[in-house]
Amino acid sequence: MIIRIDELSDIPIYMQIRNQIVMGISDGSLAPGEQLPTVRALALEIGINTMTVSKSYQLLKTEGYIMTDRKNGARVRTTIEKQGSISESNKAELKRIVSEARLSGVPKKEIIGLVDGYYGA
Amino acid sequence: MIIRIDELSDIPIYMQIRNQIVMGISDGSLAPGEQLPTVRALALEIGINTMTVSKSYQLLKTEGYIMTDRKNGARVRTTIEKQGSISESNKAELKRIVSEARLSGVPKKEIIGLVDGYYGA
DNA sequence: TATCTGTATTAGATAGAGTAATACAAAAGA
DNA sequence: TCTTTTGTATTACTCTATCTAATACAGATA
Repeated sequence: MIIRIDELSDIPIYMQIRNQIVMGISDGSLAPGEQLPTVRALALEIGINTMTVSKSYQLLKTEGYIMTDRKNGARVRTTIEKQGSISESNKAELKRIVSEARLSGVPKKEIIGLVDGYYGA
Repeated sequence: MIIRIDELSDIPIYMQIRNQIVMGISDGSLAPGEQLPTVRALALEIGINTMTVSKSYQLLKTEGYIMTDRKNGARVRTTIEKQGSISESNKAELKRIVSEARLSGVPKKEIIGLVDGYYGA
């Protein structure tokens, strides 16, 4: 899986990495149990510091998306805990996005179409 | 319209103000042409610096949501330019949110239901 | 033994956010 | 004319988050 960093984005690098891995797990680019690149390999590939990647992995570990240990490196968890609900902050973000889209004249159907595509089958 | 600031949020105050005004315009809490509180009044009410509110208004003005002048203060624009499309950053955010919701076991219908509610009639 | 893994530590640089104290131009009202 | 109110500009300062850098460590592997 290829991680791409947007230097101009105001989203922190460690967060961009985290987000892309989460989305990769969701859309199947990263299979359950699949091994992630080592912190050093990914840091070298992207051209950033090792600790920045480590921070991403720690976050993903805390959130229950991956497992890390000194033996196997980092891997996607085979079973991810399902909260069953959307976080309040994500609801607020969703509302903001929908509001902006609506004011921009984007039809409701178009937004729902995007959600449908991102969610998948 | 009441602006509420979450001190614990990692979203900057000026951005929280901006977001709530945008959402207020979208859901009708703020009518076209309606006058917004003055920067000093809002700053006093929230308990923050005047320039922070001014920064929010400048951003909203740049984005075409409101108009400001020394005569009338700040007002919601009567006609907001419609881009007709969703920004790339909002698409990325939407994908992240949908991915997280999906991995949390949230049904697609539930997300669409939220979008439907936020968008309104 | 040498090499790989994630991680901890300490330090420093940089940028963004927010505050504070003033000040200004323009318009409105007394 | 004088005062008030409007948004805004300026300058300086503090605080925090992010990222980098250079090491080092424990544990596992070949």
